[in-house]
Amino acid sequence: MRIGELAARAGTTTRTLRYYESRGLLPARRDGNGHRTYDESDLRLLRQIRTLQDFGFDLEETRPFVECLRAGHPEGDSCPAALVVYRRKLAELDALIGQLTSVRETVAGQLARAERARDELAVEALVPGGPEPLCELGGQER
Amino acid sequence: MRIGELAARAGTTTRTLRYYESRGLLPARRDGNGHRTYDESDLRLLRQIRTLQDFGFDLEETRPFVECLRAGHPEGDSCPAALVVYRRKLAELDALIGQLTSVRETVAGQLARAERARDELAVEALVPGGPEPLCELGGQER
DNA sequence: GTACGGCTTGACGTCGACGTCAAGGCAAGG
DNA sequence: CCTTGCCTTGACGTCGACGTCAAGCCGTAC
Repeated sequence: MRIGELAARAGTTTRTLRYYESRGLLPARRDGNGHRTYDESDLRLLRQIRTLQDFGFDLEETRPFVECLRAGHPEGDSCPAALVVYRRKLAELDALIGQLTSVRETVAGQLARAERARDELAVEALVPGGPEPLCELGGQER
Repeated sequence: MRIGELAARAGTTTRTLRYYESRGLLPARRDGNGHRTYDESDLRLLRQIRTLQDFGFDLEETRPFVECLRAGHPEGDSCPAALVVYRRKLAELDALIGQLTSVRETVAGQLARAERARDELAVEALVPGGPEPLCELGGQER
């Protein structure tokens, strides 16, 4: 199979495959015309890469999985180096989720506070002789 | 105050301040020498920008907050446009946290499965006449 | 013959928020 | 006078994973 077909079957692009090859991740054989040639096992390697990429793994982090598959293992994650990557990524995810959750709470709190302040201003605006609004504080959306 | 002092007081760099100015976010007056000049209110604007940046807001997303402060509001988030950004960011955070959590669970499951498989292989390796390991499956860390 | 689709390599563009380097001005201190 | 330090503008570099364009080859279909 040539590069276009492999790309289509993996749901990616030829540019991506050439990029992987340039990084030494997915080398290709060549036919008489100099065209890249792939087989079904390359498709499996590529699918492994793509899956990990979708999970947010860096390209370099997929290398142990690919090498594991290429070494003959039916699963890319059965080698120690892949397990190490799994564990590290798990820790990164936990840290990131924790940070994002913390930020989420902070932003939610700020939003609530700002909305309260806005509502109080709106009430004051109803009081005759109250302070003038400093800018347009009417519309909510858009 | 000049650019170096402002940067130091905000815990950032002069390059960052020039960048913000180039984006029209934090314009500066000039003194007789052509040097940028800032005052305390600029420090407040800058702190608002930096806080939001630390929360993961894009630079452009901080603009409504800065304009709100510059319009005379004591809080940068009291204007509708800022509230809109807050709500949008909250939704983004929720979506992202959800995705990451889902990925986290998937990766954790894969790791557990791979570790089980490795342990089973290790057990088989103890059986005399068992299959040869396909690669080095001994060390766990490093 | 020629148009077309697929392939090749090479190389520049993208995005965001700056980092880093170069060349030069201006004031204070020794 | 010279160094030091802070400032100026301009411009190129960074990072990751490709996108996009250019020029050209090859085989097949019309």
